[in-house]
Amino acid sequence: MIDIKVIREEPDRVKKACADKGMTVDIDHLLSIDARRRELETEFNELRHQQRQAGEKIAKAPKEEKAVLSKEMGPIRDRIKAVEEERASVDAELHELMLRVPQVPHDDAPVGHGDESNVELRKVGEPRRKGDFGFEFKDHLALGESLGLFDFERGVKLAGSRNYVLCGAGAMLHEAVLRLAWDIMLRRDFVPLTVPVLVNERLMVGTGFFPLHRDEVYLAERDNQCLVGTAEVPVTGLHCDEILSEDELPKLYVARSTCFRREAGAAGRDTRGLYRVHFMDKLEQVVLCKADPEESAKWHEIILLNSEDVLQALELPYRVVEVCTGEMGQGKYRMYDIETWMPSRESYSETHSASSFHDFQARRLNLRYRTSPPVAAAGSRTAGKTGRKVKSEIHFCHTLNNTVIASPRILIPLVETNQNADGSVSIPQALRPYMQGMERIEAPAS
RNA sequence: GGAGAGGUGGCCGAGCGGCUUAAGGCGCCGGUCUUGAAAACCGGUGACGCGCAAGCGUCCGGGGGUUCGAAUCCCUCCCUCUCCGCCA
Repeated sequence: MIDIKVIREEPDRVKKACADKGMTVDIDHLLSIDARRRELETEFNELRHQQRQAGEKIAKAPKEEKAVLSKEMGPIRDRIKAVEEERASVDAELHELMLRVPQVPHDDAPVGHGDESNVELRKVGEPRRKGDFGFEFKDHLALGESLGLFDFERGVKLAGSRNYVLCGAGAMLHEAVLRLAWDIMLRRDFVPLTVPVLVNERLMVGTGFFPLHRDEVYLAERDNQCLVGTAEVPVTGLHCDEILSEDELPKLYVARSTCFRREAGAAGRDTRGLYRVHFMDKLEQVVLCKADPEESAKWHEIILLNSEDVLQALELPYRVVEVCTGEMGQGKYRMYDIETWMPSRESYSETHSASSFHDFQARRLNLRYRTSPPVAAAGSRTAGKTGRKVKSEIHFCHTLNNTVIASPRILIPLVETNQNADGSVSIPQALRPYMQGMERIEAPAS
């Protein structure tokens, strides 16, 4: 949600944002609904005022007059009812439209509608192509087969396509990357959380996934709840409907969750392997900070670097791209992806996504903070007397998030990059403590 | 799952159809007094909407109803607590 005042005052800017993000919202219609809503609001206020004054009069009037006066209020009552009804429907329509209006992106965000418009910011590490290995390259499916790391057939038997079972060293590796990432984030003073993964629909609207991406989410309709596709949902929503105090910001959180994705729009795409699956485990970092563009930009950089540190610890080559307006999604102000080199795909492929929303999510979640009034100069006893009254203000927070690690997708580059001529897979140093000291994964003796 | 009790401002808590523009207390802020502080006393202290403003209105868990008028009565949903049952 954006501030409706921005739409009233700068409709063209909002229309441009719609065009740049490839979205269609009838801004002019929205504005006419908004105007009607304000008319009704004013009429309602006046009518209620009359009614309350009349009520006071009736209460004080002698008994015999009460009936007469009461009767006179009939038409007012009826009119209020009519206005209330129209207001309710106008409110609902306006709200529906507002939920579809995009955040206006940062001026420097690249404008465009496809991956090719994304801008590469930096590359770290040396990518290895299939031919660079000096022996016959195996993709993660082949390695998984020979080393017994993954069981796709049984995954499908249990739960249909895009499901899998991680086995033995495969399951250990999955757990190891998550635990390594967890420890890295704890060292950066992010507060660890465990959160519900089956949440109220309200949170999906609040974080911006609904109504536009409802298809991509598993619904538990009997209970009006949904399975989250990321811990971003419960963590960003943690303080919804609260007014935090400025001095407790920023809130830095990290949470692991299983993430459920229907992949409705991706039928037939990436159907083999661990790349696009219906469930995964992901460690997500979330920042709630004050509504200062410089402050949130700073945190955006920090959460990006946190994730790069994890990839560097894993010794995986990656690049960072700034995502263009057409790819960034409705609520985002600015977005960076980290793409990790995947030898079998012969490309950098998305493994992380760092987003800044400004107050888009906070408005929907009713997530606010109160500014702390400036402290009076030390020793000035009369400061309160002479100084004018400084009022604290209430603002919507800025929210940001980034993947710390998502597995099993990250296992693709991990096993492919570290394979050896003998078919074994070496385990990067940083993971060994989480792998019972194991240095390499070898085919089970059978 | 069964039975009962509740959900009121930052917190506690009164109110159970119209002097409530929500009592009272705690907390917080400002002031008086004081070298400073504490105590005491005085004053202030919510959110949201409309309006240039004065101001007006909305909000007593959510929604609906009764009424000239609802925190207060009725219906319904949600949540919390207590006891019982079940259970990792």
